Amino acid sequence: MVRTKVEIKRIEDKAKRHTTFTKRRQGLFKKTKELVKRCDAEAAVITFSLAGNIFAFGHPSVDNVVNRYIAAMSAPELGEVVPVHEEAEDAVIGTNEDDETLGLEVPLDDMGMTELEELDRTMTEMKKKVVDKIDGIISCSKN
Amino acid sequence: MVRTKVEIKRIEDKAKRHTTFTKRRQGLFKKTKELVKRCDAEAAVITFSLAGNIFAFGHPSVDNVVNRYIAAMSAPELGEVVPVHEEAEDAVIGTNEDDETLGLEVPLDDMGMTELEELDRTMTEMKKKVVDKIDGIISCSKN
DNA sequence: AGCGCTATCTTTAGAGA
DNA sequence: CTCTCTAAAGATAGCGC
Repeated sequence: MVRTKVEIKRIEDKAKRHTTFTKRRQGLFKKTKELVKRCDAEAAVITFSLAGNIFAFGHPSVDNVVNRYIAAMSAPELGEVVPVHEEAEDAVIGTNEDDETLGLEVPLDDMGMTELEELDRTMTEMKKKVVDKIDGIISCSKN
Repeated sequence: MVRTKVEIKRIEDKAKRHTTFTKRRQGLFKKTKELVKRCDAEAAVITFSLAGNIFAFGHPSVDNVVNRYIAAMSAPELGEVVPVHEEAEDAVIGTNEDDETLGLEVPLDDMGMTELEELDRTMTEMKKKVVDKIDGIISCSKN
């Protein structure tokens, strides 16, 4: 957006699109860092380029935020349907933090890495189905 | 950052901090939308305010991006250690897309919502442990 | 709490190296 | 591909309402 007011629409030229993607991704990460620093919040940004490359940034870590998000999404038993809006309506999660990581003991140490990976894929698939079920309840803007 | 160049550090005043959080979160979501539109990419932003409120935005959906992220992170069997950097070095995931959602059939339909939720919590906990193991391999900037 | 304003800082498209 | 430069568009802190 400079010399001419750029339209916010898909860039057709592949090279240009990638250049813009790189620039804007860096800007997005910077903004996220500033938000985290100035507001003492937790945040994560995950991006996939069309080429399939993954870029992520998060504080305290991407995984931490993602896990917290998943926990919040998949915890309707807390008695609170969590609305997630792009425009950010107030979504109180109640006592979610306490519940996030119970001292659940699963026989994880008895498994090797191969089994872990297989289990992980199974979990990912199931998680997807669970999330799909919940998807109908919460409203989540796509654009 | 206006009249005087603002320092990017924690805002001590609670009300001010929340105001800034709201404004910058909106800006972050806008930037994400523009990135998605202009570069035809997939992206998700997840933020937690100090109060514990969750705000998320994603295209095609937050869950879609999160699941793809988890799949990429927990799929070292693809033979590629995926570096995730805040400064976004090229991280090729190989043929990841194909592997993302296999036609895995788990007995999910036989379960009720209560069981689903319990299973979900168990999965979340295990996922955390798996991710922690992988955490030592990949480098993921925290700030 | 939220919205409008706006001076001033930041981001970035486009071009060049 | 990566880097720099630059001017125009965009974001936003501090206000007032």
